[in-house]
Amino acid sequence: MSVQARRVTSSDPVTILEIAAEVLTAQPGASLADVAAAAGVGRTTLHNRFPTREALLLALAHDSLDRCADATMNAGVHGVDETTSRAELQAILTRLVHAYIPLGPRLDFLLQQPRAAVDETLQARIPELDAPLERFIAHAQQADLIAPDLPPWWVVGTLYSLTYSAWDHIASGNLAPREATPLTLRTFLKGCGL
Amino acid sequence: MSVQARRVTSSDPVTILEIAAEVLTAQPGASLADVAAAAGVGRTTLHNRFPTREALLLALAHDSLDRCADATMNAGVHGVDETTSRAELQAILTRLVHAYIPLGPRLDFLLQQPRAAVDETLQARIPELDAPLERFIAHAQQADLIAPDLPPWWVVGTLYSLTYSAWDHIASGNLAPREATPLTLRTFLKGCGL
DNA sequence: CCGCGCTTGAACACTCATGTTCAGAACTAT
DNA sequence: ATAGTTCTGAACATGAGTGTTCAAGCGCGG
Repeated sequence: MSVQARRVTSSDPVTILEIAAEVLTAQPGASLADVAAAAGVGRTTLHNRFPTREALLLALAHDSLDRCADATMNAGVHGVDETTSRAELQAILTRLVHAYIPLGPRLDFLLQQPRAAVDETLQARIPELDAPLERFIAHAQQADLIAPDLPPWWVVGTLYSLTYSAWDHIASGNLAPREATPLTLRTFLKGCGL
Repeated sequence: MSVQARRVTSSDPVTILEIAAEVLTAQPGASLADVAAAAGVGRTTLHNRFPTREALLLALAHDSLDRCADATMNAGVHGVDETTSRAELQAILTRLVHAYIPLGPRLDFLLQQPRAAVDETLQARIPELDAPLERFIAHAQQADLIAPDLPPWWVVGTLYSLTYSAWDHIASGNLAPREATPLTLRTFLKGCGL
């Protein structure tokens, strides 16, 4: 479902983006030489793949958005309507949280991006990512899974922030990955539930 | 209660830090010239106040931590013990959330700081900031205000992330400042309550 | 075997942030 | 008014990151 479908080489762009995400998230001011070194690639090669620094940041942002969109899609958020059962809605929510927690570094990167410098195509994708989630929340409210008086954007924001918090605790060694999803889900469902 | 007590001039360091926080949070890579311009101050003056960029970042981090410590202190977190009533605990929590929400940019700044580059004195202050909160949460658990099976660090993390989320919604224009505290409190208390 | 593509390290010029110095302006207190 | 302090703009040297070019190395298929 990813936008980019390039052929795979020994050090393919996807891997480079993966590592670039880690490096640039940990240290937003890292030089391209640092990124190339971390990816085990020559600086020239990095420039061949991504002509400018901004191109790399842009590709990284789009890739991060792709992953979020994939996670949303795979959880089954798009398949809900008025007839979807409460149990099914909760199952989707579980898959959603489970898929989003590992995306912590990517969410971190997206949040760190200065909004002014972000280009239009990127700016336009953020609402596209939130909209299906808010629709899903609206359905969950109709099914009495989520408190109906809460604004959907607040519920989605709560979901994001709790998920990010869970990833942060995992990264700092406090939280075992296996316990992250149930803990996050419990806090979210009680916090935004009836 | 702040560590620093300098004399006040027309463009005192506190104001500079205030504006530097905004600028550097919005754009972490902003140049010192940008900061100086935003503060309405010559670049030379900025260099007189903070000899190096790192000195500015360090002062900013310490100032941010000061504000957080002040907010915690003023909310009355330190005065609790086993005899504190549930109502009083909840009142403290309310003051805490209310005081922390405006600190959003500062929390953002502290989180963006690459952990490796942070010096020791700064590193040591973070646990000093969390410890009283966790103690407070432990008391709230004994008073049946917070679910006793949740780890205090998770509860504190939830409090932080919801507060940050509230500030984010205010900044993006979704949420009216007056409604931020009750909304955050409600979500938190239900999420981490019994 | 040979050519083709990709990678790589080195070298280069260029830009920009940084830190420093200095002399003049503005402001304050005596 | 005057001396002392601070602020300010300008200029400069320095260093680091960036983008470019090029020649050499390597793998792979024809």
